[in-house]
Amino acid sequence: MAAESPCYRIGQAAQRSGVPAANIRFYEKTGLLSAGARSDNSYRSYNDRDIHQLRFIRLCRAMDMSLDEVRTLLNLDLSRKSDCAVANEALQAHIAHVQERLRELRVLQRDLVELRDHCDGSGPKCRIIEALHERADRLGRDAPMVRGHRHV
Amino acid sequence: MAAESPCYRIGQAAQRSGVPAANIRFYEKTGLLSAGARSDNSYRSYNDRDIHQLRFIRLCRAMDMSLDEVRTLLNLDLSRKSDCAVANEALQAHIAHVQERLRELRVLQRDLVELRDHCDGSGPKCRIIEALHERADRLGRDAPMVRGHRHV
DNA sequence: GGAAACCCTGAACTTACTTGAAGGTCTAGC
DNA sequence: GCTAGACCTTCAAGTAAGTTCAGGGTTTCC
Repeated sequence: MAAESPCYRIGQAAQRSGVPAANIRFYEKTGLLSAGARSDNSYRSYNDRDIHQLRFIRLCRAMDMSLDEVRTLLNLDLSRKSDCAVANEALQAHIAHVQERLRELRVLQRDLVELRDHCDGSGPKCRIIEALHERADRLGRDAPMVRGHRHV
Repeated sequence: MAAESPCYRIGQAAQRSGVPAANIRFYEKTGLLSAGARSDNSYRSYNDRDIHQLRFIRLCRAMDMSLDEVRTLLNLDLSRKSDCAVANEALQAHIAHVQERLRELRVLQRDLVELRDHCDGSGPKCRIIEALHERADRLGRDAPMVRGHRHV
């Protein structure tokens, strides 16, 4: 006797998965989630598989993957060797990306803390802003602006 | 005899500041940079002060500040105590933000590496994806989706 | 005098949502 | 039976911080 999977409305699905209702609709619209069943009143209806998939997406997002990466993972066939290789590569690329970002942030943190310790509020001018301006000047011949820097 | 500040066209300003020309126009449009002089042919014209300001913006962006934060800093008066306090607070908040993000990424990295070491490509199923799905299941009652997570 | 390299504007596209407006449905209480 | 409130629906627009494109004008160099 296989237990029937219960049905949830979008609000309940949101609660169970931890993914806000608006995001669930958004994921459906962008094809990350298949547009599934509806009940008579045209409310969306979700089952436990859907909840699982939502959690999966949430997990991947928490791991800083793009929706495109998640889409790729969701379309993989677990039992195919080639797909396993794809997963491996995706993961490896993602790790590299995270590690690069970690490196950047560590340098950044060091700089910021050093900057903070510059100013004790005593001098006639704000040493923090002064230091920033000095740094801007020293920036002269460095590598150009990095793309893909988003405010996180 | 004060040396005349030379004039640069947008491309040269881009080179000297490290900020792409398209971004310079964008900063002007959004009021981060004042819409300055134009030469006869209606080309934008920049001087050394502008280059400095562009470098300043670039530095702040590299430090992961939002354009709003940068705008705040640019509008500060170095010689006013109250403005110095503002800078201090902004910096402190920013450091906290970076440290929080560092913490998250460290956990993330640990998880990803652990995940990677899961799969040697030998089994009948991809253990990576399997592990992800297992994790999604364990996600059950955790804190909900974090907002403000951007792919960096 | 013509091609390449530069500049202009305005608008559309991007990611991953978030918010809002305008309305339909369902449940509880009176 | 009626109404208030909490749900749900759709579509549209807004967000950050750009990036890219189309369609044109300028300048420079050979």
